[in-house]
Amino acid sequence: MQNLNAIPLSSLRTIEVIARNGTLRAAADELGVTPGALSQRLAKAEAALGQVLFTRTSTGLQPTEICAQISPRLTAAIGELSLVVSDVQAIGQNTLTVTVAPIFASRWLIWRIKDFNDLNPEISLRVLPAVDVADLDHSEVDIGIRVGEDPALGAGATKLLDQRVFPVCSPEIAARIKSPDDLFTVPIIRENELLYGWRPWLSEMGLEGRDLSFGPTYADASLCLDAAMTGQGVFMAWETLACDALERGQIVAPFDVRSLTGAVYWFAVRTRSQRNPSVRKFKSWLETELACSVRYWNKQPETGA
Amino acid sequence: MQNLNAIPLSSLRTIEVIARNGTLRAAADELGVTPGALSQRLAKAEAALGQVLFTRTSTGLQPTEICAQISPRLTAAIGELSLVVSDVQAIGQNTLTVTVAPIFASRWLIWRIKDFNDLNPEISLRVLPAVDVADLDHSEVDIGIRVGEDPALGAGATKLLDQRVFPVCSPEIAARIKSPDDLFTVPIIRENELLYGWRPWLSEMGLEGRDLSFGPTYADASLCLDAAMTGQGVFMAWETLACDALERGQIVAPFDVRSLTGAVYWFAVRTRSQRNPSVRKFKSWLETELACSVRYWNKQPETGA
DNA sequence: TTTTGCATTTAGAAAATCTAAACGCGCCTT
DNA sequence: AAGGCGCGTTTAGATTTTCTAAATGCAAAA
Repeated sequence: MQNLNAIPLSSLRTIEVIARNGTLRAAADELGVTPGALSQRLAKAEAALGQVLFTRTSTGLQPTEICAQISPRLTAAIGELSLVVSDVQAIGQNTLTVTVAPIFASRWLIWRIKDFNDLNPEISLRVLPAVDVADLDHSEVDIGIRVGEDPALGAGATKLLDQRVFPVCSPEIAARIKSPDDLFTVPIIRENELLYGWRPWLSEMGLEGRDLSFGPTYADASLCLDAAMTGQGVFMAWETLACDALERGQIVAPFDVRSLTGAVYWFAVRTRSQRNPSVRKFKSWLETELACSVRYWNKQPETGA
Repeated sequence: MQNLNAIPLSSLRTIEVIARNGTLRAAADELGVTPGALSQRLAKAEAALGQVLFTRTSTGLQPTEICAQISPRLTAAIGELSLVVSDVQAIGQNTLTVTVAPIFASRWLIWRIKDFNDLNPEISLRVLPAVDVADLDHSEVDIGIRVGEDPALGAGATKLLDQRVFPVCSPEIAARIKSPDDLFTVPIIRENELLYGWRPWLSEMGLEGRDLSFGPTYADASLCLDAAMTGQGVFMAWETLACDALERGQIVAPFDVRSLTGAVYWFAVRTRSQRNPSVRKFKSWLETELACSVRYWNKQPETGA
């Protein structure tokens, strides 16, 4: 833990933001400084870590292999810090507390909170990443978003979206996959040794019954997605959780088939908060954003072809 | 994510270190600065967050309720950043890569790495938090540490330690527990809705067969431990994972009975690394440290009584 | 009552960081 | 092939932040 004394945390954030944005200018925008300042920070960070983190191209900064490996971890950790800060800042405000699965918080919601805040400056959103299935009515939480086949968190839940999945991997792995058959020759990343989502997808492709290759197993889908980005194999990803990485080009989808798993995104509201107008605003914002995440990627193949 | 522009990450680390150490002097030691500097940093951090984070006592700094809630999350996130940094720094060194469960990394190993580094400066340890059960021999990992009833990661695994569990909770909750019977009147924190470890413990206490109260459910033991610290209920914790929080007084053990779960800590070495002398050094260090973590707390009740 | 251990305050020194502008380099357009 | 555009980098100096060291105040322990 003391090794952080030598590397300022701000350097780590610099790396994370640059890796995610791809150019110094965009990163400088997000951080509210000039590109020159970032260039200096980056040089210092690389010196401190003793590693070259980006190869400079004429169109921006390309993460090196090392950087690509660590940047998802940086994003996750710094994102959690960001949530902690917004939690504290939300105290005493007109707060809407929403609990979501940790992965949904870190891979989707956190990137869109700012947009909600800009549209609704009077509401401060508090995100509680937890698998807390306790009764909403006996909690301090206004809203719960959960994915499952049955309505979650009590009968009052309404449906937000159908869950869909599709395989993702790094561009390098994708180059080895010409036809669906090639899927059986590459490592398949597992979540807790399971193969969630593969059955409906393979069946939709007419490939059921065949055994998939082995591959690394990770404890949660977030680590699996990171593994997919760093070229460890193919992962069957949730549409909503992969969309941002897909947009940034960190992962690609070798096939344009997305399958329904039967699971649904549920939106549950605590009885006491049913009439809170902020809840309605949040829900309609959420529906728009979710639809937008999904719709965008439905269009991609058409534009690409 | 942009809310971090207003609060420097160094402030968050300052808060985390102070909360964990309890006094400015100790925290200043860990950070390598003077107490005066920390006092200023803390004042600035509190101003930026708009919250008082510590009540000043004559013996040190007592975290406020808000601070106690966020500090475990800060510790986890900053600890992960620390691991990422040491991963990068280990590149090109005489590296020993060890994979452990994420919770074991963040709750136990990370706090002891520095000690290992001091004793073995020529070895740089790389910790990979993952539930990767893939064959060690086909990986870049030298060592795997896993907990389970059967030898993990192939037949070459050797036993490190028996796993033991015991209930922990915040001092406030503990005050409500006078006798074992009171356990059935307080919320019981669940990991994934399960009650891991309760059966052997209740049976050892002669309390089997009765139903425990409900309580919040979290996705992993780390969140459960946080929940226990913040007074959300009682959690059946692994000895090794609770020992540091116990030592710091963040949680207490209302009963001095620890039960064997039947699970064992396994130490597995990749074939290619069997003869690596660093592996032996790491193993013997690990055994000493593990024994020390456990022995210390066996003594506590005697000293306390 | 004295001592000890703690956090805080202050002033000035030291260090880190930023901005603005000039610059060099590829790529794309013309 | 020339010009323009967008990119990151460099520089110098100003600015801001952060630190140290020492003095101070406070409360509990001896």
